[in-house]
Amino acid sequence: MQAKASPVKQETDRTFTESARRAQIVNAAIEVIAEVGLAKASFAKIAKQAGLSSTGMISYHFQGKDDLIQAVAAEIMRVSAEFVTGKLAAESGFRGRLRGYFAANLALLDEYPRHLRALSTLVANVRSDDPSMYGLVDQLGAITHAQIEIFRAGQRAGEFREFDPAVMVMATRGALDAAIARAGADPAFDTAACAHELAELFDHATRK
Amino acid sequence: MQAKASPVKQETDRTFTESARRAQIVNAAIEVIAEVGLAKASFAKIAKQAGLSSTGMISYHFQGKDDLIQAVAAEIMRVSAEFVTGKLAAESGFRGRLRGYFAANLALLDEYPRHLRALSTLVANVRSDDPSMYGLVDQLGAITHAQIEIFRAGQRAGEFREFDPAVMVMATRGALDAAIARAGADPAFDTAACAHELAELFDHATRK
Amino acid sequence: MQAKASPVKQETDRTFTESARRAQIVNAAIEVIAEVGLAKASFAKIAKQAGLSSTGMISYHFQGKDDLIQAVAAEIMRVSAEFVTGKLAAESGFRGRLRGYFAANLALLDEYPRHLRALSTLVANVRSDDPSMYGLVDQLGAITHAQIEIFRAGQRAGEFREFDPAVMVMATRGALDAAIARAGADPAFDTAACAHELAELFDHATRK
Amino acid sequence: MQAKASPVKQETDRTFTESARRAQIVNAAIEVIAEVGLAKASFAKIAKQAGLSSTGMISYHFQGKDDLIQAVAAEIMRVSAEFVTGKLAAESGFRGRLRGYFAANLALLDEYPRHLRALSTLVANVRSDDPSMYGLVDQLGAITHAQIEIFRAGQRAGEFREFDPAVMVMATRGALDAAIARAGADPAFDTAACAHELAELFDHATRK
DNA sequence: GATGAATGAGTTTTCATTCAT
DNA sequence: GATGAATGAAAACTCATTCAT
Repeated sequence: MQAKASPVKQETDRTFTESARRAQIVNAAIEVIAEVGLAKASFAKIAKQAGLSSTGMISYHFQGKDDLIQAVAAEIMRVSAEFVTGKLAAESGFRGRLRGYFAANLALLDEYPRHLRALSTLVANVRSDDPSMYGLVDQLGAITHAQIEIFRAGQRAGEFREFDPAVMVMATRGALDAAIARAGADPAFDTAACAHELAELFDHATRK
Repeated sequence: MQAKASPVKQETDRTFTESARRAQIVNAAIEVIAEVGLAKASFAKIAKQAGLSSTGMISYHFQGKDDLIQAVAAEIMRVSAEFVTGKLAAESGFRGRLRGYFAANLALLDEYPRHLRALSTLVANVRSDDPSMYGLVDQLGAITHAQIEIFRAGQRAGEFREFDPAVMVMATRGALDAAIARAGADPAFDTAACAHELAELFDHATRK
Repeated sequence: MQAKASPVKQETDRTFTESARRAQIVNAAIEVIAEVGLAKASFAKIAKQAGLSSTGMISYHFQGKDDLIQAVAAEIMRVSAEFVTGKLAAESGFRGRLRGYFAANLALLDEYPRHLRALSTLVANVRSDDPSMYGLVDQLGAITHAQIEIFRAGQRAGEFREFDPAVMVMATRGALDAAIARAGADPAFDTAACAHELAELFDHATRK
Repeated sequence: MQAKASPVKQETDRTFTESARRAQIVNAAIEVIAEVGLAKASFAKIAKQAGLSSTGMISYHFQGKDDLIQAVAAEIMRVSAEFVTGKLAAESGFRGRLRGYFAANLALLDEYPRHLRALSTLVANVRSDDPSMYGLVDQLGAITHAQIEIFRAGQRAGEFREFDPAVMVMATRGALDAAIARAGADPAFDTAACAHELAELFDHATRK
């Protein structure tokens, strides 16, 4: 339970006062995880990617591997939220927002393909008994919950047919994750076309 | 069929002469990967799960970790194909087959939750430069291709509206993967209800 | 909390079914601790002393450094108890036993100088919040308690004057520890003479 | 006396121009060594105890870890000598001085328990080939020698019986070290009572 | 076939120390 | 003087793999 060796002293500050080095390491970790997967993402590879001469630097800035992974997850969520929120602001109406959701997320995939690949890799390795991922799990859970509420509101507003909103959210999330995987494997993947197709798909799936 | 199972690692023999030991190790590996993820699935944990006293036995039966993972993937695909094929045989009509597809896969999830969780974990860790996963990738690619052709045929037959079949397959696959993840995290997850909801969802999404 | 990787499976067996390798490592550790102190007794030095090619072997046989240190303490206590018990058996009468105590312990020092030096080093580094040393602390506590009872019995029998037996035991133990330190620093230290002098000293200190 | 404290590491300056920072670090090191032992007393822990934000400050003020340990030993000896000398000044007669010796040292233990615990820890880790400890060893050797001479003088004066003064000094030192260890482990340890008991013990042990 | 000890490369982590600011 | 980031060596530990029995 000892205090951490990290130069950032206050838990609450962590996300805000990220030193340049910390950010650099986190971004290197994102690249490496996206490229080789979580199992083979060693400190050695991350240090090399970050241009650091030793892995000790990583241990200096992070309490351990879990802490780094946590920071990676937080950074990806931060970047994603910022990007998607900006894109979605303009949309109005439930069906319009649904279409915009896919447009925003596939634009995000276009902009940050390795961030999303790294996130998928992390999520696929999350296990319920892994305390370092509670933050990510909670965050994703909150997003899911908010989306369920939006579908519910759309149903009450008469824009959507009756369906289980939880399953619908699950399906939209799954479709996006599958797109992320496809984009990682196929460099020719057309995100814009995919966005349009998914929007059509779920428009048909939800409308009355 | 040969008279006795041989641990000699000849590619051609492998699929046919699986010794009981090999199968035992593969099943232990499936359990462990499902439980702790790929990154933490060490030979030590797998040997323990298999009730083996040393990891040497694993190295004896498999050329290396990649070989074991490959065998794990093959076994999961074998079990899944067998299960789903049996369930799907009875269905007729394109829309009926689509509904049956979800019923079959969620029944599979009910029966083999850890197999599917392990498979998801593997797929999420596959990287394009990983030769040991080519088999799995090819197999999944073939399934995807077949499903695309079915959607295409359904469109030609006038049962489905016009959409990009590749994206539709991707979305169905993604929805199932999301269901697998949910089932792993939430023991109360209702597979039958989910199957029905997904069938409705994609019926709406594909019909004219 | 996971089960240990050590080849010895049962906690209770540990002290009895020590593999030859375990014993070899423990004895190497005793030598190294006696020679360089606890702070500088690294796995590398211990492996070298034991003639092992890597430190991995130590990790294979012991759960960690604490476990090794614990085994070291247990082995020294075992050897010491066996030696001293044998020597003390013949003595009779409280004052005779007291004299015999010093004779036995200094003969022990003659026979196992590095064992005792290592033990002193360990005891000096024991801290109350160090769970791996509870065993040693308890064992030493039990010995102390038994010795206190003997002094008390000697007082009741009229062989000893009135004094605080706890302090007397502490003083005898301290004198022996000081002798151990002297012997480590001074190769010419005469254990037999010291035994006689200490016997005289405490005979005068305790008699009526 | 120089005008300003200089961190330049000249042997001759060191003892005279201790900067406040140096003293602060030395005292923090004493606390840490007493609390966690020498093996686990890292610069990081010492810096934290001293309220310093980095370990760099320690390296700046001391040539290395050995230098710091040396300074720790010197400081403890300085404090102890000052305290004990003051207490012993009043005593007269050999037997009285012997009693006073225990009173003084247990009063010292009462006043500076962590200093003495740290010293015991250091002494127990001293090895003959450790040049940085020569100073401490020599100092302790001088004290021992002086005490031997006092016992010898007491014997010549007819106040003490015949015994080996070297062993007697060793026994008194050992008894005190054992008391220091007890005090560290048992907060309820009664130093005054112990002082009286040890005085009685060694009075009986030495008188004619 | 089976065992478990042994190996050595590789992993995370900690350490004392240095250096630019 | 003081800071804290950086370094690189060394530490403990884990891993897949090999080998004699």
